[in-house]
Amino acid sequence: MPVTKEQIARFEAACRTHGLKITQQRLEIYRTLHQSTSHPSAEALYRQLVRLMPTLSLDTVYRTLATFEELGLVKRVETTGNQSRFEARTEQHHHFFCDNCGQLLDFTWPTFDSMPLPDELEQMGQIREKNLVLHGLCSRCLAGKNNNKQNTGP
Amino acid sequence: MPVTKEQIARFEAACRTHGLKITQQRLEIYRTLHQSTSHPSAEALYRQLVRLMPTLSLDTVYRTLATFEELGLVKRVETTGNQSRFEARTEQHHHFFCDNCGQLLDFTWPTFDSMPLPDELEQMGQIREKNLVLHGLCSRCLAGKNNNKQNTGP
DNA sequence: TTAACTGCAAAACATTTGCACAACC
DNA sequence: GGTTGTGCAAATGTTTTGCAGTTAA
Repeated sequence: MPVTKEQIARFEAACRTHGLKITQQRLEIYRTLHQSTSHPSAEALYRQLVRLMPTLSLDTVYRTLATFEELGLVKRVETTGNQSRFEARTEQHHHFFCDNCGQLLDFTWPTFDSMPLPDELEQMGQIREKNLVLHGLCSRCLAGKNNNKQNTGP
Repeated sequence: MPVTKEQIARFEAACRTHGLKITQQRLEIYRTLHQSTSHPSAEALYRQLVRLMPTLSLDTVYRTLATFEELGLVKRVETTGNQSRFEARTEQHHHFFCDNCGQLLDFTWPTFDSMPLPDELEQMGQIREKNLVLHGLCSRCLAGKNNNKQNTGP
């Protein structure tokens, strides 16, 4: 997914609004995450980025992702693993997690998104977001092409 | 939620089937998690259990939870946090996560459970499980009673 | 110029593992 | 009695933080 001018503009606007400097590191981290469809971990993102920016450090990636998360530019994905994974996609969507290879796939389900929630939830609090996480085996693992290689991004 | 004889029997049967010994530690960890509604982390479970069993160690809790997870006696909950949280409830249900206090609440939604998934997913793989995770503010935090106390169990 | 940001190194936190003794069957 | 499990301690993996030099505004 290429990054559009609009998305870069949105990123720059978000930085300016919050008094953040637009640094090379921030720009590249945002751009790379936006182009990725693999929901990479901070580590995976770092491995990819350090090839372009050899002086980049892993803790800058962590710090930057945390900052972006606060601004709402980036989201942390719901997982059962012990490494956080991130995405920059902002349209409403859901995830399918392959229990064999660890791959995360996006899908949309507008019918579900517009369904009213059960009444039981009214008493529980105020809902802001609903995320669906499916578990199973991706088609590649079903075909036996992956030997349990855990995958948290490039 | 009290633990029924049936659940203990199920636990013992699962152990025997897999050639696992029924130790005090395993029994108490299972019993305590089953009684809990807070989806505790390994650490939180340990803090609670060590009061009853002063010689218990944290790594036994981790090892035991991992074993139980393999047997399907216990599930790891989908979260965005970096600490795993567990539950022993086996009926189909979903979670509401309070972004302020970190509390996890269960709810059921049979209408959703029985909904067919979108066709788009057929090509993606084989689905085994669907978990819904809602985010928002619980009623207690809405009422301003919690000052951002992060809560991962007793 | 100046406040914010980065990289480094070290710390903090979460989880896993090797080993010797203890507990279950 | 023999195997499996536990506790201890140390290792590993992930994320955070203090600080001093660097960079964007």
